Amino acid sequence: MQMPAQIRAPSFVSTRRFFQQKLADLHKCNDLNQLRQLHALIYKFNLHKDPFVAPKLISALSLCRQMELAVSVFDQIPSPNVHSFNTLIKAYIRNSEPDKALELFREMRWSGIDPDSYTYLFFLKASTGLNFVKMIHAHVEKCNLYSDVFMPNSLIDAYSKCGLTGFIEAKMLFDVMEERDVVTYNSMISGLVKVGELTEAKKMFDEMPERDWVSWNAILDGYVKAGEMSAAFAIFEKMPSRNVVSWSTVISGYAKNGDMENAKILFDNMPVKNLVAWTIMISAYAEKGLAKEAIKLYHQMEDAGLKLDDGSIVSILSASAESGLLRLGKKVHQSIIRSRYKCGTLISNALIDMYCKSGSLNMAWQIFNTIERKDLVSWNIMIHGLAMHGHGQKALCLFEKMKEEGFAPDEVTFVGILSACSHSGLVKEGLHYFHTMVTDYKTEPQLEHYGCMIDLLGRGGHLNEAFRLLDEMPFEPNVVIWSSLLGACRMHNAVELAEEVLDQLVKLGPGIAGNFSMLSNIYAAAGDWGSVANARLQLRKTASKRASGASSIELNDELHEFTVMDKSHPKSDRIYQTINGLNQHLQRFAPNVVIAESPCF
DNA sequence: TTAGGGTTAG
Repeated sequence: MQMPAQIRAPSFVSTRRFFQQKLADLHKCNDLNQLRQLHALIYKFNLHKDPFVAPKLISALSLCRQMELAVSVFDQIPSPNVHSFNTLIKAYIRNSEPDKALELFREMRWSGIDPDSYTYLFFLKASTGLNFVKMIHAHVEKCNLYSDVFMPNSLIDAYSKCGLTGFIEAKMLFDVMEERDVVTYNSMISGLVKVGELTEAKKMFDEMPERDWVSWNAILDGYVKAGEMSAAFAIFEKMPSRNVVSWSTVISGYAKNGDMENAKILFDNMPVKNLVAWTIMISAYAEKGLAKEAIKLYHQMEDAGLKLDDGSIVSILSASAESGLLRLGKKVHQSIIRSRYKCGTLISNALIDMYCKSGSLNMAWQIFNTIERKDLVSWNIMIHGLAMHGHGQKALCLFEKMKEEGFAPDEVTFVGILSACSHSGLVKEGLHYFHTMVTDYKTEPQLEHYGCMIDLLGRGGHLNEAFRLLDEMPFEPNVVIWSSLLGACRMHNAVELAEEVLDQLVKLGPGIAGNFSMLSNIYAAAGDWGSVANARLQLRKTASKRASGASSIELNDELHEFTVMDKSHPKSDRIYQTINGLNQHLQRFAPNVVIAESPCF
């Protein structure tokens, strides 16, 4: 049936008006379904080549993580200008692909287009290293791109994220600025907070001419980061008004200080909860190994209709990895698959790390093999994962493959390689790699590398060489290194050396229950029962004074936790029986390996 | 009368 003309006309006008309105706000559109409709209309009216519409469309597509479509829109712009290039550069940076942004930057230069202040502002937002910021700063100076306060503000922010040396540069810029605004002061306050200069930050906060929410939140964060929760809460109460960031800052402060009760009370009472707020709470529960609470909150977040983003995924996954909460990690992974969220390298790396640390090496390996663009971090995580689970040879193979694919190892890679050798008893190989890291890769060994080598030599029974390296290294040995030596003494029944090592450990701080337990076993193996009794007495004193480290494993939705001297688990007798059985079995086939200390108590 | 920008919490 045909509609009367007078009815059809207003409908057409309102559709056009609606479309025009949508085009004006196109770059802010983050709803994929709505964007799909607009995308179709834009192509229908051939507007995708319009120099004003195309960048907006690219921006919206990048917000909805449709980078392939964004690139295809860019490719159809007849002769892209600096603004079009900037929009795609920003899109890449927003989607955690700074390498592609740099490639595009080079392409822009080859096309004869000069970057403008916007180009550098986008790169400053993504930059992490001091040298990179200095390079941009030099370009900005050379081309005199200081048209307004945005550029120096951006430089101050980027510099102050590069540690103390960077902050000194930021301060120099601040001092010579003729015109400062509230953002300049805010950037300086957050910079001071980052380098731990809370007193100076507070001074600047008190001196600044005007304050908005950001200033209050930045100084609030300063007190939270310093662990001064009562001062932080006093500021929180004193603020003229609070937004979701203020609430989240205080909540994360309580959570980090172990006060989950107050964190939860505030979380329940905050007027508006956004993705970050939920992420803070879920990650905090996960970090503390409180699986049930973390998962319950995760479901509530999903029910509230919130969708994960890169930040929340990485945060929850790394918290799950820390405590080995496989079930929560898997839930996040399933959500990613279900929502067809495009997994970048960052997320894939976080997933691999979570699966490695939760013991699902196969899943980690599967994801590792499907990453489109592996970076050094991906290789490092996988090498560490293999090393951690005793697959020393496989870790070394992967290291060789990584080099074949053109990646240069860094100091983190070598920690993985050396620990792979030490966990698999590959003494010769370990010595070889320790040597080549200096000669071939010009990487100066750090305390961690010496630690791996001392552990490797000690486990392998080369106790004298281990002690020699300990004397020669240019660092003071820490608790980890002394503890690994104590373990080596235990393995090779070196009673006198063990006593020396324990003396050093006691000097370093409050006794660690595990070490006395190990010493008592060394005495027991040597048949010195008087000393066994003494060591056990020390152990009881230590264990009652101080919470010792715990191991945990999640089985059938339940978290089981174990500490030294712990017999609280309902199946404790069976567990220790199994450990003893395994140790006896191992002593026949591999006399140098001990799974865990047998219970003496 | 049409574009893109800087600061705070995960």
